[in-house]
Amino acid sequence: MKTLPVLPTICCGPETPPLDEHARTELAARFKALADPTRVAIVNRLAAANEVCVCDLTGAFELSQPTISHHLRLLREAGLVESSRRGTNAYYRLVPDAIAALRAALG
Amino acid sequence: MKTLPVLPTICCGPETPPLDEHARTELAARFKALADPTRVAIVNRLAAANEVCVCDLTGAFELSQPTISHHLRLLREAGLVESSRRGTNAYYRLVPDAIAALRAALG
DNA sequence: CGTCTTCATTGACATCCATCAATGTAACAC
DNA sequence: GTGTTACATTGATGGATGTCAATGAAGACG
Repeated sequence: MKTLPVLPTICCGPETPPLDEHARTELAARFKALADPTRVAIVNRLAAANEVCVCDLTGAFELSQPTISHHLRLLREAGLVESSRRGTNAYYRLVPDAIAALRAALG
Repeated sequence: MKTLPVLPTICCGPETPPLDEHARTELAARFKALADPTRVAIVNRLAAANEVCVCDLTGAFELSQPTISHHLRLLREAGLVESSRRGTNAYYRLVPDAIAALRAALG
């Protein structure tokens, strides 16, 4: 996976062209996935147990089930989590590389 | 500065109370500051040179001067950057601790 | 078959956000 | 003083976002 560093940059001076369009958009999209308190908390839960059933999440937050599902979708589309179904349940887990890539981008 | 870790969590199981309300909100607010391509690029520029004049930024992006000023304000309010004026110019620089705190929250 | 249960999707609504044009402010130059 | 330059702020607008109620889809269990 590409790293897209923010801190160690191409470098310097008023003449430097701004960060590649695609790189900015990519990074911003991933940060946007974490730009909501509920999604931060969901990622937190997923980090605590390496697999969490949606039913546990809907129980843990005072939000409707569709809202939780909506946030999970955003996290999934951002590539930060992945899911699999077993029976009628859906289980979500973090994508460690995606988190690591974000951390790398911050330095 | 408090660290607000996301990955190394309070820990575990469906019984675990969700992340402290204040902690989620705080973290989400900071990630939101990076949830826009222009702001990612601005932070990138600031990381490349440890002080950048606003005039250089307005020149580097194809956006109006008020829009750049708006983004700088958001970054400033999030505590990610700080500014000082010398003469008629304003110079912005990163707040390294704030960036480090975000990185820490990701692991 | 039918009925739950679990999750996803849709539709609607209120709020927030990125953007720009216009205006304001403050410092320099003359 | 006048004028100019560099940023900030305001106001307006189109688009995105978080939320829920209602509905849909797919398994499990009789």
